[in-house]
Amino acid sequence: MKPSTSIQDYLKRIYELTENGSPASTNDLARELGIKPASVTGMIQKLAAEKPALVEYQKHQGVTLTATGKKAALEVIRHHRLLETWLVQTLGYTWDEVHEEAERLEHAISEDLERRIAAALGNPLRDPHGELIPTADLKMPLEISTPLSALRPGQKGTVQCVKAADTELLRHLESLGLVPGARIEVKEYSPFDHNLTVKIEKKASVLGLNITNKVFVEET
Amino acid sequence: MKPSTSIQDYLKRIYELTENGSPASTNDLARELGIKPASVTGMIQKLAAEKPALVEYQKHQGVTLTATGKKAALEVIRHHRLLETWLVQTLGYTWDEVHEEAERLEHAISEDLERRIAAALGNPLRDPHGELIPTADLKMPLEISTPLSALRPGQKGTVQCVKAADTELLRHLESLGLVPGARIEVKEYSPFDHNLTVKIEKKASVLGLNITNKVFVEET
DNA sequence: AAAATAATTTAGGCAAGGCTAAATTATTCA
DNA sequence: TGAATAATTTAGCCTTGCCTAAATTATTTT
Repeated sequence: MKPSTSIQDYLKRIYELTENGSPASTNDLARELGIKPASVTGMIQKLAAEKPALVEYQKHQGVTLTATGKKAALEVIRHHRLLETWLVQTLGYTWDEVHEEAERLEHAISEDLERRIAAALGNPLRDPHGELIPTADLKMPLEISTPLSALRPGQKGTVQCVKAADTELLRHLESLGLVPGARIEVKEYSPFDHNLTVKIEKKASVLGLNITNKVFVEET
Repeated sequence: MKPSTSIQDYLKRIYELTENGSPASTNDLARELGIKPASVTGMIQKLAAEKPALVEYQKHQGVTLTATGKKAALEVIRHHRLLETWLVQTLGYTWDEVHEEAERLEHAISEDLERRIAAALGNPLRDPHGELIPTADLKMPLEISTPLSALRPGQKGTVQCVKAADTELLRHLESLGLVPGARIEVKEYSPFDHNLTVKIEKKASVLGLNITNKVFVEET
């Protein structure tokens, strides 16, 4: 049966927090979900007890998704990213406005509507932030880009993806020209604070780690 | 604060059931909502106790909406009808397919999305079934059409609205050509069973009350 | 008008999904 | 290593919104 809205949110956050390969901690999950850690413990115990289990969980060891849980998470993420794309392309939303709206709609759309949206958009590969959209058969495509923070002077590339949900930050990035498709070149690197001086299209900016680790680039 | 999804559903159904001027009964409401009468009693007691109250309620006397409750109901109905229109016009849904989808989405869209959809559609007056869409300031426009069942031989008109949600029935009506915009003329009336023989565009059909009281016509 | 039936309400319960406070387990630091 | 701190879990409670069973009130029938 289809997981509740609440469970869908848990699974989506766990997916995101475990993308780096390590289990998600109770605390991190609570912070992401905006609820208390004690509540998280209760829920993940429930999710681990379902049959089939949606998560793998050992006390004090954090939580990861099972194959079943991962499928459910990718379903939600697919909904979210298709919706963001749709709202931007058909209703003139900007990339900093769509997040909340998609956050609610992702739980309400049917598989039929999902298919229709995907078809109307021509089965897009990425959403307005450049994030990859899971395919209809719920596989996450391989990300080929690397964090901007990994580039060094002389390296050039094209921005593929901006992993941020915060409205303020997105507006700032846009004002810098740091949007998917932008051509960039790293000019200087400061080993002291890891700041990069980057030429974006025409003008140069100094960017801190808080930005360069959220912007993903395909080197050229 | 914004009413819960559940409460929004109650208010919408109460609005519909009280359109005829009389209060909604516990039983009817339970049937419309697909829950047990006892549950309805509990909820309407709660809604009547809110401040400000959303419904007017006296034991055993049925329930009606207060001004506050009516506004909330019209908000939901506006969402529903705008969504139906949008899904039909932009994603190729047919009028018999949109109901369920809109039923879930109506609770999830923001006021901002509502405005954008309305604007994109050019602030439509009616939805795909011809039902009037409450205005942005939450007034229900005056319905100028009358039930087809009230017409008698010789009278002609244009179908304005089809008040039905059932997929089967909608498909049947479409196959008869009984859709908003259709020109009709009443040829015969049977006082015995209230059947009408109606010429729809070119061909004539005999229609029972179960149909003629759901189709609304503007006489010409 | 009494009896039968139908509608409604009350009472008590349950599952979901939060919360706080207290207990426990890990981790870090001196 | 032992103490302090941080993370996690347990226990118990709350609200929402539904349920069933039993009691009550209305309505209809005879």
